Amino acid sequence: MTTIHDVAKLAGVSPITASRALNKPDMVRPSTLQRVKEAADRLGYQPNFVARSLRTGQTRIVTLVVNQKTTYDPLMFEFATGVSESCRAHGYSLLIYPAKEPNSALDELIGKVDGLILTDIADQDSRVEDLLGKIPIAIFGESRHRIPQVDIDDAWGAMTATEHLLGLGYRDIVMVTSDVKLLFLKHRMQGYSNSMISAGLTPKFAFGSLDILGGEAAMGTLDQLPEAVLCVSDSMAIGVMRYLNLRNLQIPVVGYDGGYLGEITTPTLTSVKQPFYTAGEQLAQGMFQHLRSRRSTKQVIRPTLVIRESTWPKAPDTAGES
Amino acid sequence: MTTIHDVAKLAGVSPITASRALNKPDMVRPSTLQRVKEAADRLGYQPNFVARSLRTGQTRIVTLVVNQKTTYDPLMFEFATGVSESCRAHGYSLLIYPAKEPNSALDELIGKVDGLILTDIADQDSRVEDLLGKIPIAIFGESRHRIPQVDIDDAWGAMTATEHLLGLGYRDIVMVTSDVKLLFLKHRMQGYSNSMISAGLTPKFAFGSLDILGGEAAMGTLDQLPEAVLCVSDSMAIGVMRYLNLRNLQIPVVGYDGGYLGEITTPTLTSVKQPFYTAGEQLAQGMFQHLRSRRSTKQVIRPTLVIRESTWPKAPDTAGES
DNA sequence: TTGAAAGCGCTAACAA
DNA sequence: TTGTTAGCGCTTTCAA
Repeated sequence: MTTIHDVAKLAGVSPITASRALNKPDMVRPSTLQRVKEAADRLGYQPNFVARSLRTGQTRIVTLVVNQKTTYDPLMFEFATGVSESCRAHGYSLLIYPAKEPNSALDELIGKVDGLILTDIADQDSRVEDLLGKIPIAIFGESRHRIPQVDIDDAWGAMTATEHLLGLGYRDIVMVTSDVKLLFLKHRMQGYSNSMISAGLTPKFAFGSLDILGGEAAMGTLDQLPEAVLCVSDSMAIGVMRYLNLRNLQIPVVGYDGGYLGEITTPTLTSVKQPFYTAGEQLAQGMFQHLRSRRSTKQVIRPTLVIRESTWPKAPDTAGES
Repeated sequence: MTTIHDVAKLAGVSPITASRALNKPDMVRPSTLQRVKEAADRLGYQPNFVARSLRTGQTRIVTLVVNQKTTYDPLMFEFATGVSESCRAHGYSLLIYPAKEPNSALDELIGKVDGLILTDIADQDSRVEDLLGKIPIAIFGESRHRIPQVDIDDAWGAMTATEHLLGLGYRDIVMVTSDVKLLFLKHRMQGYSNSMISAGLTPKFAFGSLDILGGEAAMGTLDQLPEAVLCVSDSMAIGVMRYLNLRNLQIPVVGYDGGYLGEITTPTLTSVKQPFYTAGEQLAQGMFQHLRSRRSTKQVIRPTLVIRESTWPKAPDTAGES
């Protein structure tokens, strides 16, 4: 293994000059710079990151903390890929840390990596307070603390979806949701409510677990079939579609997530597409900015509605039904 | 930040004794051991991994090299989770490295991490030869080299699936596959062929790209509808089902992967379940064993057939049709 | 069983 | 602009 000493010797300079040439080129005379670079090239010199880390106190590694349960989730993977790409672009490595419990202690990572990116932020998330000041953190979600954060405007996404259905002529729209205490669910429910109330209508909810079965079950709790259904996730929407299919019913359904789940259903699913890749990319960038300059940016990204086959205009002849 | 010096001072010993107490307890007198442990506890001492790495030359990090294109694939994520869990259990960290090109140079990782886990092993994979001897590697796939490797028995999986259909009474079974040069496809095709030939039947193939559209297209290339279809992936199977749905046809379909894609189709998809989590876990374990003892194990894991709604016994009244 | 000295490879701080 | 000195925190010598 070649060290910076070998490079320095070959270039005829001291190790520190070689180090400077490689890391801070403008602190060194051009001719020296070139000799060092040539020497490094010739020897195939690769700096030892561990030694550098020990000296500088920076590992150039950031850690993405993921709830182990959502680890299989392709959406989370899309987010992780965005983070990963951004890391590469900034010369950082990404360590994936699957946390067993959502609020598990992350102390063991302190001092081992330069920063943490937290996901699955709950309404009351003790991790943020616990880690504040101990290690730089950035969160995918919202926090009142001055830390880098990227959030997706869930209220806006739900509003867009609701207004899409309203625009198609439907009035009796039910939201299929879950009573799990998750911030983004709350926001989606609020967005839907706001749009309904603005249109002079009453919001109505059907509850089930946050998965396919939950969507199916939620439909079973309704006294009568609504004109259209808006779901808080694609998986619930698939449950709703199954419920409708089994009974040979046809009403418009809108999902939420916009992943490829909605592409393989029949009919394909109109859905609110979450910009997870972008979110990951932006959040990592926020983290790097924070590491450099201590500044913390707060960003909100808006989802987009992907219109596919599961929504269509209300037929005029049935307009007076409700 | 507390160092081993602080611990040593509090325990009234030298730093090196403290180090020994924490790392090689049996080299130290029990009473000393206890004092050091107490001191470490009281101070909340966390060893500095970077310093340790610099000294020992080991980073306790292994890197999973993933083809960037398959990064979104939930199956790959399942594999990664298995690797990740195994790492945690052995006190290692996992670095995810998404490689741009499948055969991209991985030299930059040499010296930075203790070992590489390679996936997406192609028929001719130059990476293995390139890295051999430079850094410990373990592969998900098959290699004639003496390196830790875990493979999934794809031939066996396809045989099981074929025999399932044969056992249900079908004889005219077509395999929907792709002509991409991938080892696992070859093996699945061989497994199917073997079973068909053993049963005195002729294997028949329909080709398309390795995705939903490809499955649909492959069906279009057939002169006549077979009695049953076996696919080399769930996504192709979904394409096949769409083809059948659009034409109101009903024949049994078997997929391959066994992920949750098959759970959301109607009917749910009988499929060969790939043990990706286990494979990841085992492969990481093989890597650690190799790092400790230089021994390399070679493992083959068998998939299991998950029988769901898309396959059913052949109706006796149509037995003579073909 | 314990400790002293040394050094892993690199780069701040200071000095020239 | 360049070099000297020193030390990041830990653990492997070697000696006691």
